[in-house]
Amino acid sequence: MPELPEVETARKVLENALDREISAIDDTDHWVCRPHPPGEIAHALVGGRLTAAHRRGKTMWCETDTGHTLGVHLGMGGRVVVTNDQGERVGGGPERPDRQPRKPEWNRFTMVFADGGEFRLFDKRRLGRIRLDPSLDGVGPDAEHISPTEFRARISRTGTAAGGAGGVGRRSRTAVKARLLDQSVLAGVGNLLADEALWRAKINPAARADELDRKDLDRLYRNLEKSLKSAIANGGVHTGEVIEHRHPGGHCPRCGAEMRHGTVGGRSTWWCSREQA
DNA sequence: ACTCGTGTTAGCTG
DNA sequence: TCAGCTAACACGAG
Repeated sequence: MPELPEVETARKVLENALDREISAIDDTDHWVCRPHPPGEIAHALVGGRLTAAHRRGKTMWCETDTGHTLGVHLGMGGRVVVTNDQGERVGGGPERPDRQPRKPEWNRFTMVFADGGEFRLFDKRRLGRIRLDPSLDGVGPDAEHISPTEFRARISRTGTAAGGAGGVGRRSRTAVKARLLDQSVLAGVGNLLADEALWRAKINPAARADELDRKDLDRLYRNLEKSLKSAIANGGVHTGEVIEHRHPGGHCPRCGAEMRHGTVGGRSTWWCSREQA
């Protein structure tokens, strides 16, 4: 589930874990906690406190008073749960009835607080990640806060060795959707959000990034921001206007033409056969 | 039984 | 050296 809007929700949940003494940590899931051997994260953080919860794109990290930071990534389906001293969930609103149950065996990381509450990462597929002192070098500017000028530059131009991810190098011949999905170009856009923004902007996902003109790029920017705001306000990217039509036999909710399906940038992609031809 | 997937990344290729 | 693609990761859902 998680793209930028869902991760922002998770970050707010994580704020309920701040300023509480850490009394124990279960970091024994070697896959989710890689490359740290079991006990390493616990050794670094037990006795300290989390002091702030940050997010850039889909990457979250907590500051602590131990000299370390704690990186939290939800992967494809991770969920953050924080409980109070009564064991009750805090933050994140009421449980959604349609949501999958959180089986205990999907709990991949547990931080126990001295007050009896916990912070846990649930992730059935184990594609999420908990990491000590993560580097943010490969993470581009947050999609929600990037300026239109920087957006145009980074989508249509590659980076250089010195410049990092994008915006200052050669024209990028790759598909515009692949640029949107590249977290070093722009952080936070996932597969569904990319399809939604491109559909709203009426741009073919496979169009070469460097062949979009300024008008196209500005329209894409505006529609990406609208898609993001709408997803944050409505509770997730799955609430996008075109998302429910991403299936065989689906039709464009604007013009009624058939939706087409293919692979762009290595990901399953749906677009309107008429408006995004 | 078999394929796919709302994400990331190591490793390969040109 | 670097942009860009693919497989791998793990496991439930269709």
